[in-house]
Amino acid sequence: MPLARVERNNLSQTVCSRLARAIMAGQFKPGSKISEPSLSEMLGVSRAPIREALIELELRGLVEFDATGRTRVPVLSPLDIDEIHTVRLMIDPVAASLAAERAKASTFNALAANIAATRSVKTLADVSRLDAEFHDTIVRAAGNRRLLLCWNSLRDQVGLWLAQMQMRHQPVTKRTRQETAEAHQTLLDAIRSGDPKKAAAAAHKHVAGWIKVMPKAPADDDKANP
Amino acid sequence: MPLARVERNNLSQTVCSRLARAIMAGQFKPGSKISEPSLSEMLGVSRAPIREALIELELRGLVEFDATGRTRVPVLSPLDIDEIHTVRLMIDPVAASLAAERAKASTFNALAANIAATRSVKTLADVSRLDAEFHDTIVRAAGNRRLLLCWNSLRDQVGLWLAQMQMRHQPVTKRTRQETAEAHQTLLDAIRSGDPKKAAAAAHKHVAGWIKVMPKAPADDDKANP
DNA sequence: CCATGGTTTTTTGTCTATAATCGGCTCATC
DNA sequence: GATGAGCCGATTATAGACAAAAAACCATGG
Repeated sequence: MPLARVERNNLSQTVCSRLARAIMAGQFKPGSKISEPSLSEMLGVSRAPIREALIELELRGLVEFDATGRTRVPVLSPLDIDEIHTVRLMIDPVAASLAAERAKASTFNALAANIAATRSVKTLADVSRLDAEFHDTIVRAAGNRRLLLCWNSLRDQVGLWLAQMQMRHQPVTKRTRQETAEAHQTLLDAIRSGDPKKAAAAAHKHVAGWIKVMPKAPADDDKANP
Repeated sequence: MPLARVERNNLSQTVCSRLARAIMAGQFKPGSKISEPSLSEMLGVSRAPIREALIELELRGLVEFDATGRTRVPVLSPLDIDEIHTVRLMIDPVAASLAAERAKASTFNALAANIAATRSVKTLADVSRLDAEFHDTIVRAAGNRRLLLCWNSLRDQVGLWLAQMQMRHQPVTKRTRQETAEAHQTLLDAIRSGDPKKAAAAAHKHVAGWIKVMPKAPADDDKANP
C-alpha cells in the first residue's frame, strides 16, 4: 500500500484554502477590497502568510491586484465568462478522452456514486458542488498534472462566478438536478466505453449544453458607471 | 492611444522573472536545492520577496516544494514531457483558431518579422527564443487571458526542459532554423486566411511535427538510483 | 564498511517593525 | 461651485528577528 503523502501544512496553505472557500461561498462581495491587516485580524495570523496566500489566490484568479498593490475580488464580466467557457470547451473533451483510455474501476465507481448523490440531493449549492466534483474526478482520471492545474483554476473561477450570480439574486441555471444527473450519466457511459473520440464528443456536447443554459449577461442592477 | 499600463513593480515580481530566466538559462541544475537564504544573499533582498517569488514559480512549474518546504528545481521526466505535449497539442490549435478570427494586422506583422528574424539568426538559443515568441504572439492574439495563463506555464516548462537537455549535452532538436521558419510561415498563412478550422489544423500539424523531432527519453547517463 | 545516536548547522515558518505609498479629507483659492 | 495643495490615516513592501524543524555532520559501536 502506498503511504499517504505528507502534505506541507503551513499557514499560507490553510489561509489560501479558507479564503478560496470563503470567496466562492460569496462571503466577500465581488469587487470589494480586501486589506491584509483586516484578513490578518479576522484569521488571527500575521500578514506574511496572508500575503503568500493572496499571491496564490491571484494566480488562481480568485483575487486580483491593482497597480498599487491593493487586493480585490474580481468582478467577472460576460467576456470573462466567455473566456472560461472557451477554455472549458477545450479542456473537458481532452480530459474525457484521456480518461476513457486510462480510467480505472475506482473512477467509474466514484462517478456513479456522484451521479446517485446528485439525484438525491436537495439544494442547488449541493448540485454545484457535486458537479464540480464530477468533472474534477474525470480530469484527475486523465492523469495529466498540467491539465489538472489548468482545470483547477477554471473551476475556481466558475465557483467565483456562481457566487457572483447568487449575490445578484440571479438564477444560475435552469437545469434541474435530474437533468444534470442524466447528462453526467451519458458522459460517464461514453468514458466507460473506452473510446476516446466518443468520450471527447460527449464531453464537448455536455459542456456546450451546460453553457447554453447559463445566463450570459448579468442584469446590470448595480450602477453602470463610466 | 491606450495608455501604457502601469505595472506594479515590487521586488517579488522582479525576483520571480529573474529567477525564471535563470532557471530556464540552466543556471540552476535540475534537481538542485534552492534555499531562501542563499537566494536572499545572491540577489541582495530579504527573504520575504524571495518566498513570494518562489510561490509564483511553483505554480508556473519552474520550482517545486517537497513535503518539508524545501525548494528544488524539478527534474522533468519523459512522462512530464508527454503531459506538456498533450496540453500544447490541445492549446495551440484553439489559440490559432481564435487568432484566425481576431488577429489584427499588427499581429501578422509581428509574426512575419519573427519569421524573418528566425531565418537570419545564428544560435540555437535564439531560434528557441524566437519560436517561443512566435507562439506567444499567437496566443496573445487569441485574446483569452485564461488561455494565455495556461500557455505561459507550459512555455516555462518547455524552457526548463530545454535547459535540462542542454545540461545533459543532448541535442534538443534536429530541426534547422530554415525548417522552423517554413513551418511557422505555413502556420501564419493558415491564420491569416481567417479560417479557424484551417488555422487549428495547421497548428495541430505544426505542434505534432515539432513533438516528433524532439528526443522523448533522456539518455540516463546519470545514476538511475532507486 | 555500515548502521546508529547525538550534536551542530542550516533552513523554513511566522511574527513584528519600519519606511514608502496611496486614498481621502480639509481647506484655501480662483 | 470647482479646483488644486497639503495633511493624515490606512495600506502595502520590505526587512529583520526568533523559534521550530530538518538536514548535515561526526563520532561511536557493531
